[in-house]
Parts: sequence; C-alpha cells; structure tokens
Amino acid sequence: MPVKIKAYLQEKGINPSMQRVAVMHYLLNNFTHPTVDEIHSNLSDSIPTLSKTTVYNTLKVLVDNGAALQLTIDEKNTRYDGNITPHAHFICLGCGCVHDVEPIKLDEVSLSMYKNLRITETQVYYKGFCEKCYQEKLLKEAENKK
Amino acid sequence: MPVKIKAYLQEKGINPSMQRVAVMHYLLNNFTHPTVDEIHSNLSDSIPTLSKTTVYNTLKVLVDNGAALQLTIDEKNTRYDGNITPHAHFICLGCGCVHDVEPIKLDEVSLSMYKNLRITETQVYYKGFCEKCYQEKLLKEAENKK
DNA sequence: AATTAAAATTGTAATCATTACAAATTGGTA
DNA sequence: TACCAATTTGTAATGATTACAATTTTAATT
Repeated sequence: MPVKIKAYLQEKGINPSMQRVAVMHYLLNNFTHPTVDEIHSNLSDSIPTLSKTTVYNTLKVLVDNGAALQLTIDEKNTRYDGNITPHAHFICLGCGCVHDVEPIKLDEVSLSMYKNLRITETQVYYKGFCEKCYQEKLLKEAENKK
Repeated sequence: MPVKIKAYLQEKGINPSMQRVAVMHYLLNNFTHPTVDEIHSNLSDSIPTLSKTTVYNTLKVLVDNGAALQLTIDEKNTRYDGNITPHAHFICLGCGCVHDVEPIKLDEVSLSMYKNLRITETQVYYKGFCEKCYQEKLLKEAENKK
C-alpha cells in the first residue's frame, strides 16, 4: 500500500517524502473529510516530529497537483478529500460530519451560457441534518412545546 | 425603497433597526457578494458609528431568518448574498470576484437515494477565471515560454 | 565516504477573520 | 419620567492560517 501511494504521488508530479506519503495515506483511508488538526493529531502518533506547518504545506502541494480536494463546506475549518472523482458533499449542521453523495448531473446547457467564464472546478454542497441529529432535533422541539 | 426594506425585514420576522435596514439595503443594491469588511467600510460613510460587530450580528440575524445567504465559496472571507432565489455562484481564482450564475437543475432522483439525510440547503460553486483574468493568465504563460 | 546544493521540514511568531462579552444606547411602554 | 428588553458598540480573546528563518533531509557529484 505505501508503495502504491508513493507511485501515485509521483504520477501527480509530487516528490513522495515520508510525510507526504503519510498524509496522502491518511486521506485515502479515512473518509471523514478531515481538517488539518485531525490529520495532524492522528499522524502524530506514528510521526512524533510531524509539525502542523508540514501538514498545511503538504495539503497545499496535494491540492495544487490534483491529488486532493479542498472543501469550503465547513465555515470553521477547511476540509480535505483524497477522493478526486466527481462527487458532491453533504454536511450535517448538527454534528458537522461530512459525507460523500452522488455527483449531480451538470447541466451543460445552462453552463454554456457563460462562455466568458473559464470554469475549472465545480463544488456542490448540501447542508442539513444527518439521521441521528435529525431525530435529536425532533426530540428537542417536542420538549420545547411542553 | 427604505420603507419597502423595513417591511421586507418585518415579513421575515426581523426587527428593522436602522443598522439592519442599512445592511439589507446594501445587500439588495450591490451584487458583489460582499464581505463583512466591504459592507462595514461602505456603510461607515453614512453611519459613522457603525461597528463591525454589528455588521456581524446583523448578517447572522439576516441569514438565520432567511433574508440573506452565507457563501463559503471564498476561503479567505465569508461572503453574503441578498438574493435568496435559487442560483449558483462562480468565483474567479484570479481577482476573487463572485458572480451569480443560473441555477443548475437538481437531480432529484439521485438525491432521493439519501433518505436518511434531511437536506435543507444546496450550494453550487464554480471556480475558474473570469474573462479578464483568463486573458492575463494567457499573456503570463506566453511570457514564461520565452 | 565527503561535499554540496536544493528541497523539505520544523518551530515560532505574526496575521487576521471571527467571536465573546460587558457596558452603553436605544426604543417602546406603563 | 422611569423601566425593561433589545440592540449596538468597543475591546479583548480565540483560533485557523500564513510568514519566515533555521534546521534537517535528500540526492547528486566528486
């Protein structure tokens, strides 16, 4: 697996340092759309010297070279995704969890209206409540009616 | 016009204070998808005592009551939109300008797969280069080839 | 194996948007 | 006028991100 990740980074034109392989490995094995903090604290166990600056630097390299996606779905923290195939995202306004959802079919007809805009990237975000948080919300609302 | 904005806020259940009317008025007359700073510095001319905290508070009230949209399209600053009709947004990676674009047609079929997610809001973001920045980019790239 | 230069990593300090909070102000009501 | 609640204001704190200089690693060359 680490060998494959090394080759994967090289394909993308990224020098596969130990830290970069570790971050990429984390992204490809955790589907939580992690924040910088999440990545850093989890990798600190196996790489005690890992600095947060390196995680920032590495994610910038990955994103700039098309090996990861940067999501602005969460106002608090930037989130990252190692899944670069087209898909959309859902964030729960209760617990903040982020899930992949099916890609929508882009309406090329309406997009072609904007010939003066060179679109390089599309992000589709859904916001709402996951099942668990929705149930909790219903309970709370019922409490308040008493 | 200010009278209409007052009524509009009241319809949304918002107490139409002078500051709130001013912010709403700004949003409805400027299609730049402004940041807090832009709103504050522009309104400071006519309301010298306006504090930035009030702009933050007011925008929160507007968003919470459905009178404005909060956009997370720009990693640097949160942007706000007084146009609450369904539409998508484009941000230029060169100059940072944000434009409205046609709403895409949501693919209800694929969304219905996620019955366990209660979706309350959809945001569609396109990133790329506006005409001006695209031309500048082409010029720079030509320079570098020399 | 030693030398060297470039690239990558690290830690600290700075930046800057946003939030917390307490004091002051405003507006409506008795 | 006096009072209460809502709103506004200014200041200070928070916290994510960036800047930067020093250190370490890597890879190539002798």
